[in-house]
Amino acid sequence: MQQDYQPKSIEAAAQQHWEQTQAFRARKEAGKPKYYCLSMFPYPSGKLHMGHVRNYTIGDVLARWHKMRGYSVLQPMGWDAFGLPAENAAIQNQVPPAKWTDDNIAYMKQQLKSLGFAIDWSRELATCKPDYYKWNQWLFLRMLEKGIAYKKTQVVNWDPVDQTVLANEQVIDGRGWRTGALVEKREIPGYYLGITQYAEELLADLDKLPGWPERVKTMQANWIGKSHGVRFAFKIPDEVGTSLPSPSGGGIEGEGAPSNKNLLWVYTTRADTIMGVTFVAVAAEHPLALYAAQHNKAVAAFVEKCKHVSVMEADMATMEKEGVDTGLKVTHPLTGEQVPVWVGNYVLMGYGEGAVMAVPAHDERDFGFAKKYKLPIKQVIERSAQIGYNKFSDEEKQIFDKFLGDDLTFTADCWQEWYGNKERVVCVNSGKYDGLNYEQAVDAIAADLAAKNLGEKKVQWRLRDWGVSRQRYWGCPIPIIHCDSCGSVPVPDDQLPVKLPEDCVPDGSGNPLHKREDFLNCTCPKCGKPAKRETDTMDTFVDSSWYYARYASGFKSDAMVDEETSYWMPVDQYIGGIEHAILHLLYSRFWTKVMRNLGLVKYDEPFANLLTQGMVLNHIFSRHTDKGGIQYFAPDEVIVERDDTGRITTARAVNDGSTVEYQGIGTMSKSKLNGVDPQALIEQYGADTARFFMMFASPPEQTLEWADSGVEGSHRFLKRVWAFGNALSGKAAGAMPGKLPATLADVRREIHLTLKQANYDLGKQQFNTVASAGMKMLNALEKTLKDEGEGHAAVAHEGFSILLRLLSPICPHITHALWRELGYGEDILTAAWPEPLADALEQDEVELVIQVNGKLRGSLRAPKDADKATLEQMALAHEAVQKQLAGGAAKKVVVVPGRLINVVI
RNA sequence: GCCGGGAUGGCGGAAUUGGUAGACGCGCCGGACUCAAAAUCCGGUGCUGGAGACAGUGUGAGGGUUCGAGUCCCUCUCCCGGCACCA
Repeated sequence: MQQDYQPKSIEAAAQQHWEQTQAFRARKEAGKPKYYCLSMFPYPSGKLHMGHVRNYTIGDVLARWHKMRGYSVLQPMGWDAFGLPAENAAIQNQVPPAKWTDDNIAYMKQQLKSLGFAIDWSRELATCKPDYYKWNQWLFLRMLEKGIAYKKTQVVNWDPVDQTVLANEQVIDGRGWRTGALVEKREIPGYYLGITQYAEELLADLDKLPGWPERVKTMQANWIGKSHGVRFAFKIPDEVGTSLPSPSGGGIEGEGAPSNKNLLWVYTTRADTIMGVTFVAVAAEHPLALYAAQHNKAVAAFVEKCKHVSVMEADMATMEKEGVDTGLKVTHPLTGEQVPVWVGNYVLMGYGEGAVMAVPAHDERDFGFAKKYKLPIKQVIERSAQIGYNKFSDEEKQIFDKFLGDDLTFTADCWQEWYGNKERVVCVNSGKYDGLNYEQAVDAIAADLAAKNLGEKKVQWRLRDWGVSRQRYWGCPIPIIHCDSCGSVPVPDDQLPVKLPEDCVPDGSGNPLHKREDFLNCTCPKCGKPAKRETDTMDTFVDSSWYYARYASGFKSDAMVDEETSYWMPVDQYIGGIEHAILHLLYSRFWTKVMRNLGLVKYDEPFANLLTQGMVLNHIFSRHTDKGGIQYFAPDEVIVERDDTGRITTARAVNDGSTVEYQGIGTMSKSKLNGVDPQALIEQYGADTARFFMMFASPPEQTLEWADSGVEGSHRFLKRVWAFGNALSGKAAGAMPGKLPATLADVRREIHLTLKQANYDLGKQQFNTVASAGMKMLNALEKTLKDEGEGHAAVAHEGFSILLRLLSPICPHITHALWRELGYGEDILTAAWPEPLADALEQDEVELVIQVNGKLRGSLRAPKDADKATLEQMALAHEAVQKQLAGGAAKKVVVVPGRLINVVI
């Protein structure tokens, strides 16, 4: 046995053992429950980062823990291998993306292996391989047949840096999710997947996911965005209606044109205010706006302006509300009044009908607009009974009754009162609807509209269909052939996969597939004439929408998934970053439901439990440069000075001693130079230390603050574990005596008590306290080696074997080695998970806390089975209680057996 | 604005779900070993007062329930995350 702890050789030996025994091959095992543990697969960017290490360690702890508890475990790994970084790297280094990707995979795989993860590598997959993406294409064709996939030309989000279209989900604050570039709008044809057809189910089934974090479910629910309202129409004069142009483009993934040209459809959630409509506002892209633009120069100019100004989604929210009168009038469906139509820059073409009814008295935006353009304002609801209207000043009341002058102000509080309380308002000035509350008014109004065939209640969704066409090379080809005579023709199944040429070297000027004649040219499957292939590739989120099901199946070449999938799926525990709360997780849920409806799988939801791990943070140091820029310093390039309390006060650069500002902590990032390379960590301390620190520093869902001293502390602990094993290895355990000396009984009790708590914490997935339980056990165990009492070796061996097993999911290598060295068994993986023993927990005397009026005043030891009356007497006799009583009597005594006695005086 | 989650020593974080607040670790202080340093080991460490036993005080702020509140209820402040001209 090694004298000192040398992780390198220990870890290599353990990993070799696992490889030889094929320890992590997932198999159906009769009589065992299954456990499918999955971490989000990485993009092969080059090397692992700390986020990966944290993610996969969490997964590995769960997988190993379940394995030892008798589960049949599947923990696979693969590569999300299509995507833009490969193309960018290709442009920079003049290598084909395929080569770059394969090299990265090879390196990162070796890194993962060196961390000792219990992965079944026989199920490894990479999404850029034809045997995988063939099934993307195959399912896409099925969706095409079912009308779930379809083609349309629309205004889309365009990322000018990546030169591709982005789906709505992939635009964050008006910027591309990957590049951070400001997104532009472009009108481009592309393929869409009808995720909106599944909106209702995607929302409802969130309730079937009790194992998901609440916030992820809320984010998805918000994104799907269900709202209840009324869709209704204003009549457009016949001469206008018949000459309306078809909508060009429309909004992003919008719902297209109104069905009847003589009707102007709008959607509202506040139908109770319909009698207060004083104008209608339409989006600049709305057919009515385009029609008006043909006849009115001012409208034309405004429409043109909107096209160019509203490029950035981020600015939309803060933009000044502007508009222009079209001069057109439409007829109110209930009052028959003529209502002016305005074009408003605040109306979104992509949501609802691209047109809204405007009720300035009860909507803040409409109010601002009406005030600006001096449009009439008509009050039609009142906060119920006396508390509403009368609360406002005379000046404020005027607002609802007449035209507004510029001098009038309207306070924000006022809006709160009126707009925020739709449940507590009643209709006024609304004819037959007067006195009805919100619900009654909506029902009555919807019924009246329906009777005239001019409207009905409608559920509206925020979710849009998923645009999957990407104008990029390194992705899964969309299996379509364009024929001059037949149009867009699906590639027949027997011609799948449409293979992506792997030897292209992109030069940065568009999609290199356009120059690949051998890829482009083909024959039309319908008529046999020469035709061209589609060069767009699929969004890479398609690739990751079903990989978990492929892992779980037998990798058949003639089927997307097979029978085995039903055995392993759904994933019992999915682990990944919160950044995928909407994108990947929503797409995967949708894809699963499509596969289910096609009869491919039987489950409704792919991920039964979800753990979103926190990010890894580190200190940030920077200083302003002379030129006004910011220069960052890596944490190991600065020397930190602290005050008496340990707070960082100043920092100096190592190289020249100049002052550097401490910016606090933030996520590890390349630009801020505060990343820590896992490889360096593994080389210096070993994988077990890295794993232990990751688990110990913070609970999995929380952010983890990097601390070199913490890593050293973890390493110190493992060295102590090794040293203890060393000291114990020569000692025979001997039999456990029936009756241990008190000090040893206490140690043994502490071990089992700690184990009990640790097992509870594992169930909560709170691994930081499991790691600390290991430390506690060692602290207790170290006492046994100084104790010569009868049975001290027995207690030490029993305790150490518990400690090793408890720690093995976190530090599999050192525990593997010690388990063998001490002769506890051949393989710790096959050892039974430790459970606390009742006889170890038992004690003759218990310590009870004594409180007076809830304040701690002392403690006493009492026989474990002492009854309440005895305990009460003992407490009252206690000197601390006597002192507090000062001769008086206790009012009441509360006895909590096994815990405390509270004397009330 | 709406939704979700937080706030505990110098720091990361515990608290058996209403029962000894601060486990475990880091840092710091003291000691042992050493010519010395590192490493290692031992002891101490919420704050205030006291040499000390001990006393007071203490989980963002204020109130409430309770024998007893970090934990439950009400009001408020601040922080983090998501969504947002969605009609």
